[in-house]
Amino acid sequence: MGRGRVQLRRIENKINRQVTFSKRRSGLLKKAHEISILCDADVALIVFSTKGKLYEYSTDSSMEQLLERYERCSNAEKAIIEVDPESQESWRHEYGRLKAKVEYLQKSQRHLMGEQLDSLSLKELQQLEQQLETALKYIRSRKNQVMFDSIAKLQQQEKSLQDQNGSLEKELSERKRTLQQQPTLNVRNEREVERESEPLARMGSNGLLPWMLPQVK
Amino acid sequence: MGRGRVQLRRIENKINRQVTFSKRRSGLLKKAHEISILCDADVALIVFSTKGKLYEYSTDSSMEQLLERYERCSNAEKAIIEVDPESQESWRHEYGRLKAKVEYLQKSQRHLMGEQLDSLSLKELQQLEQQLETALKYIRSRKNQVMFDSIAKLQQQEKSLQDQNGSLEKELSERKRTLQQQPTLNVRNEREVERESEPLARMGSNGLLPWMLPQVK
DNA sequence: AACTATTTATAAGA
DNA sequence: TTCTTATAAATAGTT
Repeated sequence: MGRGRVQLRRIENKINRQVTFSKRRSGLLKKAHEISILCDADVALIVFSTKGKLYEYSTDSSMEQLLERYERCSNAEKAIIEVDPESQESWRHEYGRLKAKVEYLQKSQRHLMGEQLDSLSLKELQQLEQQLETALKYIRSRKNQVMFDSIAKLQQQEKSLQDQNGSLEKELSERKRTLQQQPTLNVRNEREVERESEPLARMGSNGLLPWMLPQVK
Repeated sequence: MGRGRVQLRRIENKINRQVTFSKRRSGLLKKAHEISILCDADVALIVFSTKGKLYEYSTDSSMEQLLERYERCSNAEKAIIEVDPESQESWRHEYGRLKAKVEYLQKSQRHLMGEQLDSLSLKELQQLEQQLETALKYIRSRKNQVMFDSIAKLQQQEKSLQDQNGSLEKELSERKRTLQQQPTLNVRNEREVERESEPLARMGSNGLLPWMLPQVK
């Protein structure tokens, strides 16, 4: 990535090596951060320059936690040795780290809620604003979807009820016609029919039962 | 680096996140190796995927040595963890409490950043939106204040520099007149004056420094 | 897993 | 060191 192709071998010129180190170091840290955010991964990166200067990156600034996790994952021997562990010392250590994490999270949460902004630079404020705008976009989008889903579901219910209503009405008029054709037949039959259709009368003219309607206070 | 610009935020789509992780992980490991060779640096890189799978790189595959070196370099903090000896039970309890707190904070932070909204109800989404709008209001207000302060300060500086410039010009023309009267006198004085007024010339005519302006590509 | 259109990173130059 | 620029690399979205 640059004007010339690059051979994978130690850069002999000292100045050049130093400059390249500086550039690539920041690139590497940036990429470590990016994969950590984008892919929700935990990353620990440690770099020592030739002269021994230390540069580091770690997700959520919890380097110690990550290194310990690494130890646990990488060699089974250590895990076995740690069968005895959880000495009080170890717990205190863990505790201190967790506490630091809580503080970090609380601080960044405050910022996200627009509090304690005094310590932020203009650039940081700008980034924060950008982040919240993006978050709002997602939240509104999700909100809309929830509402649309809700509406669609209700409409479906309405349609199903209307259908049901239609078939009931049809059945009802069917029976009425039958009654008109045999007017002197047993009267009790008529009463029975009326009784049977009673529940229908209680239903609103729109085909909805009372509990289906919005409760208005 | 790709067909679309990418926002620095967690990739919501699981498949996508997985694929991106795989691609970026190999890129990151490659770059760690490159800087290690090219610049003769010692690098340790540890990556845990969301699911907890471990990937690592280290110069000369001497991860343990590097981590030890890191511990030696970075622990000035460790001495501070000397507190009162409560019972181990008590520590365990405290620890659990803190851990729960961390989880809660992480979850609510995700929501504030517009992530993992699936679990929220319509009402909760509404509240969240409201909260972020309020936060944005505060942030923008603070941002404006910072910018105004900065501008005011710069205008003051500009004025002071202009005054200085004015008196220098006055002195200059004074000397020129003197030179005309004695034409063979030393020329260096004029150059010195020019050098002193250079900083003013670098500032934009609007009183703003380059980094204050929007970055346009 | 391969393919590109694009975006990024960065080597060299100023 | 920093900025700019030409070019190599990385990679997001697609197939």
